[in-house]
Amino acid sequence: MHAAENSPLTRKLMAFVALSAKEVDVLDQLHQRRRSFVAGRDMVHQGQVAQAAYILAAGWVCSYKLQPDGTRQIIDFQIPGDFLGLRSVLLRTSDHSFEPIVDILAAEVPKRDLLDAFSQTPRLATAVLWAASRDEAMVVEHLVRLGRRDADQRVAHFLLELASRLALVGMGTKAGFACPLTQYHLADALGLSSVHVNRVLRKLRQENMVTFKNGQVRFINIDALIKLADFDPAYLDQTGPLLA
Amino acid sequence: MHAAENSPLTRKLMAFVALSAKEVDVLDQLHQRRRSFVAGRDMVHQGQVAQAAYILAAGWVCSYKLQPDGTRQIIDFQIPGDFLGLRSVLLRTSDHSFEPIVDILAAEVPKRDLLDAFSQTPRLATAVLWAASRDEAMVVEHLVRLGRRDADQRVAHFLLELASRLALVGMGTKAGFACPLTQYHLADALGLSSVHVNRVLRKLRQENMVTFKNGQVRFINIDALIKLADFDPAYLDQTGPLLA
DNA sequence: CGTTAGTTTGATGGTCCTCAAGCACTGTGG
DNA sequence: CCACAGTGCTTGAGGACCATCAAACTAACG
Repeated sequence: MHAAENSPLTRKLMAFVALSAKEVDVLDQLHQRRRSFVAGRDMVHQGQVAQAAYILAAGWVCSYKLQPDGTRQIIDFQIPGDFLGLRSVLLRTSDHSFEPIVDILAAEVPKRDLLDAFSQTPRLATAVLWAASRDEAMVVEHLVRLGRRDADQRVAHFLLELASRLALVGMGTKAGFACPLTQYHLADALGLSSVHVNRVLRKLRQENMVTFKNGQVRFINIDALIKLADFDPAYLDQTGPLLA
Repeated sequence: MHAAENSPLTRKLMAFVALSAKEVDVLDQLHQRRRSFVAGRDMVHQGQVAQAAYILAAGWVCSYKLQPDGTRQIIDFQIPGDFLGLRSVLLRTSDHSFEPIVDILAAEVPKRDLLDAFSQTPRLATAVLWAASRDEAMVVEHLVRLGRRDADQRVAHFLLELASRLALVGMGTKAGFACPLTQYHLADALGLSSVHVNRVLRKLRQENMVTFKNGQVRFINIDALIKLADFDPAYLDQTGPLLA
């Protein structure tokens, strides 16, 4: 019936609460204003004031902070079904930038529309706040990853997190997923040099755990990878063991 | 007139918006249920469901996550005027633990009281959300600190952030501040070994930048420290240059 | 006055960075 | 059809940074 019933955001939220037909409709309404952005050109700059959020419909985005010395730290990646700039709408100006990794498609959601939707259907508000809270838990886990894990574990843990997130929107399985990231992206996210990321990937490949090639991540021995990374998906708050 | 007019939280929020007498009163009401906790014993455990938040009145707390291998990563420190578990009340269960660093005094704020206060005075809600948003910006900056700075810069940047935060509640100046943290705390927060933290502190002392001794941080040459750390306090969203 | 928590220093080695160079693939223009 | 430039991947060599292990020292406290 609705094409948007299969929208990534709907899929994701449905994994958390069973939305009624009306709630799904309201969610569909939010997807009206389609916009596209080209890869590589920032959508939002550090310090910019935002009066709208976006729901990512297709493609990948990363949010990052630039350092005075020119290096950058990627805070998080957004995949289909994720919000962009939700916090800067609900709260205040964003202090980091958003860059599309590939050409993307996103629905622009004006602040007012979002708040209207929330007041119409409180359960939807709860679901969206759940998603925001989950995003924050991911940032915290990322912080732990940088502070307390070595390079092998960081890469392994990161790939497993991505797989879990993608599984939730039907874009990944325990066998693998399509991944448009370069090794530079991994390096900037994981606090490593791209040279070292390359070596880690080689090692994981040689040990028959996972391959990262031609935009495709394939898990060969996911249990070994989970063990190596000490990966516990509890923080993702996904009820079903999506990769099991 | 009110003792609580000088409460750290009130001071902090007043730096963001000028609260009316009525709003300050409502804020005071939230400070009713005083509770104390002893140093070292967790207030909240990972995964615990919280039906109340706390406003820290005196003392320091840290929030952390334990790893399966026994190491821990400190996510953030809370100082007087900070909320504890605000998100787990507004959203869902907390996925990290809170440990008082010294004996502390905190006001318990039941979920209902908080929401009532918000509906009575929307400006107060805005102010509290500002504080929550600022906390999140600090976590993001912490992530950048771990991902893209070396040990010297991490320590320097961390001490400068603390000084700025403390200045906002009248507990620090550009000359220094009282600091109950051990070098182990710094190590667990900054992703370093305590041995190396010690060496970094020695270096910063020998270079006449800052001393960390007997629970007291003293800035000798704060400009050199700021330069070393590339410290830009914009993310703290404090209008006045509090350390200038 | 022994115990404990925290600090300090030395020695050694592993992890990961930096510099450097080469390779593979893709798209572009002559 | 072929240079070519651009982007991303790959590998080697050398060294900086920081962890780990070990031990001594200080201060506080019962």
